[in-house]
Amino acid sequence: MLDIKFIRENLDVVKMAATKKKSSIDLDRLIVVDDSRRSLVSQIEEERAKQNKVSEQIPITTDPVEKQRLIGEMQIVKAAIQQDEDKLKPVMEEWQSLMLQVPNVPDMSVPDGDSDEDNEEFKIWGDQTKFSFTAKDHVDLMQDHQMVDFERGSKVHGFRGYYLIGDGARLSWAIWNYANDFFQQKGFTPVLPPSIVRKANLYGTGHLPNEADDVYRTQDEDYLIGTSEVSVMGYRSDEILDKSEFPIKYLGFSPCYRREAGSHGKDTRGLIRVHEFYKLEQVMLCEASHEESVKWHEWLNRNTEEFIESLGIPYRTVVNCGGDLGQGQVKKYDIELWVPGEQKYREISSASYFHDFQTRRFNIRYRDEDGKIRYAHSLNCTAIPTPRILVSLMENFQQADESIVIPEPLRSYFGKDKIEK
RNA sequence: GGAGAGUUGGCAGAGUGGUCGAUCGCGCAUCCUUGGAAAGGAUGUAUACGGGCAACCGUAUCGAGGGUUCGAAUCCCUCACUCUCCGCCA
Repeated sequence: MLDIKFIRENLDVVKMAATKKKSSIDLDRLIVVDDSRRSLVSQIEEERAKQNKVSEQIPITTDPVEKQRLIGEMQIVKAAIQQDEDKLKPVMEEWQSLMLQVPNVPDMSVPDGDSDEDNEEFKIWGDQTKFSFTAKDHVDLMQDHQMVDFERGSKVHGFRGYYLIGDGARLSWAIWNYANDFFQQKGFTPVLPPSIVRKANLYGTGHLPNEADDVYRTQDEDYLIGTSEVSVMGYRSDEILDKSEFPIKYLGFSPCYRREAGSHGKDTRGLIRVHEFYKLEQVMLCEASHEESVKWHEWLNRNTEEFIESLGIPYRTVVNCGGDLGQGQVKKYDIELWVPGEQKYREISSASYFHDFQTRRFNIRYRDEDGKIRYAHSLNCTAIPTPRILVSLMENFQQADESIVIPEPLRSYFGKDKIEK
């Protein structure tokens, strides 16, 4: 959510932002609606002022005739207020619905572009893995080692269903435990948040209203989170934080549910795209300063890069183009891991910052050094998603003898050096 | 799922139709007192929006939304949440 005052004063900037993000919002319409909102509100306020003033007179008026006259007069004012409020109601509805669609302004450094194909690579780490034998993809590898069961997965769940079994399940636990330790050493507080949440939280993060098709809804009108960012951000909603708490670092861990509406034909094989997965997520709140946001954004992304480097998986980092940014995001980096079976880098992590876009919706504030109440800034970045990480892990570390070498830092968590038949 | 009690400012807690943005206390800030501190005393201390150079003025806000009334923290309705008891349950 942007401040309407900011939108009015920087209309050109917001229009450019909408263009860059490929948003179809009609900002001129918003200004027209806001004009009528303002004039109706000030009209109602004037009438209320009159009403309040006379209402003070009524109880101290002793003359019953005069008293009755004042009451009669106020009945007319009341009717006028009622009429104006009826006019205001549809205006407010349109105003709110438009305001919820206004995108945050992307940073100057965000490149133009329509989709993830226009993201700009700015870092490559490690060499693309070469094999002296015929390499397999993760589906074959994991099935060979009885680590995954897609047939029974779709029997029970349906399309995109899967079971992780045996070493598949053990390796997942090893990754969670290692990542949990790794990121806690960076100063994060671990959080197990709710994964069923009220609608307001998805509006808070900016997943609603624009991504409604991609979230699961329950018969009680609650929603399943697609990332723990949603419920971890909601954790401190409506609070006035103490500045001394900053920067607040939470490491959320939760199941993540995504309908993947609109991508039915994509990535139908394997563990790249599933409806249900698990993710450790870095979530931060810091003071309302662009410099702080930028600093922590780089830091969050670097944390995940370091984690990937510790596993020894080749990756690249891209800066996302305008068309690939979420509504509230100012800037985003994606980390993509090398997937030999596809001869492509595939996204494993997203690091974003939002300025006060989310905190305004969540009403997360703090008192600054002057005692002024301000909205905090928020950021988040994937720590590690499973099972998607298994795709690169299995494919990059497969050996000629069909075994899979386990990266060194995972071995003590996993209990073995390699996966063999 | 059933029954009951609640939700008021940073915290605690009064207030059952007008003089209530809201008693008192704690906390916090400033000042007095002191060699300095404690104790004690005085004063001040919500947020948003609109107007004004400003002092300040207006409007709204007592869980949320609606209603009754000239006027609602207070009465009525709906919803959410918290607590207690019963039922069910991993």
